[in-house]
Amino acid sequence: MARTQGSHSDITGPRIRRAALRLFARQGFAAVSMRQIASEVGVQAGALYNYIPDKQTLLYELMREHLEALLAARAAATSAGPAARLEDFTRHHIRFHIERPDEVFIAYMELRNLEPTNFAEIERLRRAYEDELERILRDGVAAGVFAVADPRIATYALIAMLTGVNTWYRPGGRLSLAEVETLYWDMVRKAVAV
Amino acid sequence: MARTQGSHSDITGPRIRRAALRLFARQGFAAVSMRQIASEVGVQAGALYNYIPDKQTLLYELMREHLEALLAARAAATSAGPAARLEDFTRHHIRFHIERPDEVFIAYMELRNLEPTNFAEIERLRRAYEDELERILRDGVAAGVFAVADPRIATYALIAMLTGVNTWYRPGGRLSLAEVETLYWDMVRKAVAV
DNA sequence: GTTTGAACTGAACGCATGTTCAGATAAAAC
DNA sequence: GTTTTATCTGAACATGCGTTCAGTTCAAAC
Repeated sequence: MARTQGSHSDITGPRIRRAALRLFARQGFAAVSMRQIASEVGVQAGALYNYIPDKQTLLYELMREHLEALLAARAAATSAGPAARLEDFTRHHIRFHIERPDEVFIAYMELRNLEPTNFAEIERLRRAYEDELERILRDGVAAGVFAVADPRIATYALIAMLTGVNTWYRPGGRLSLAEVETLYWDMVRKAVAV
Repeated sequence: MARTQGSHSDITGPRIRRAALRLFARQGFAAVSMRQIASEVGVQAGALYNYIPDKQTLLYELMREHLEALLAARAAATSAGPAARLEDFTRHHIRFHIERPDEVFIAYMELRNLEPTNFAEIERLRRAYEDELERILRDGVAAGVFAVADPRIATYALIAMLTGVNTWYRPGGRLSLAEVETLYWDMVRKAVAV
């Protein structure tokens, strides 16, 4: 065996998740077969079941890992005032999402393929992320530096706007990532300005 | 036979498209079977092929009809100045999309299930819609009433923000459609303000 | 009352699906 | 050198897929 404690290879598991991620993003969860994933990894389909209980759980784990990484990265933020926190949130959101196009695509498009229990957990994580932006907006309104009529709706609006970058941005295009960040921050800043 | 000229029932064709629309939106194109659609309509699967050439074309037609309706509705706009045109675009976009949640969902999520020729045509229609907003922004910048650093990026950003309404809005919720329109118009207006 | 033809059924086609599992393999453990 | 066990194969299972088509039905046309 490979190790004295635990089970399964430390390498094959991540290789399966990476292959599944790529294929789910390109073809959609329902259109990808276990045999396709196995072929990408270089094994027969049956071997996948040494690492995952079933296809549905594989999808769920990919989504959960993505959202937990997103929340963990935010927990490291240290900016002080509402304006600085909002700029930090904006730039970080764009950078984090641009670096993980496949994860983002799956996390938005394959929600309907989750069974209710898994769906509820993914929604909980997403709501926690939204709550952080709403907190920033409310603090800014209370401090008199933002004018936002409905912080919850503004949260939805801003996150949708920022995540939209993923639909058109391509590395090596007309704009650098830093330029994109600045363009979006400019719009965010003005949209919530007093 | 049903009629002296033409072919096929005038009723069954739309019924098939309506059933397919509902099912594609709820389960995804790949996860819906022709037998499921047929069952919804009340016929056997084979009968569908009197009305559509294949499953792929059914999807394409649904998308094309949706985008052509979107463009046709915009062609009726008559506002004068850039600010009035932008408000009109904003309110109309929200209203049109909220009224057609299934069509919008499909048109955004199932692009990868189109074969290249069909995909190109759908992209062409979407680009035409985006071009109208970009035209408004450019005219506003030229007239000195908008401050937009990059009109193309701002177009993507605003459309993503507005379309995002569909992910959270539910009829009978906390806000009326008119209130939602006004909240979003407020953010759009400020985001492009000088 | 016969002809016509659109509309539909029901079975069939070959192929793919997620998942299971007995058995083979090979490397680590002792 | 034997035992242990993580890992994988390859076949099988029942089920479902999109699509085709010969044959049936039945209302309109003449």
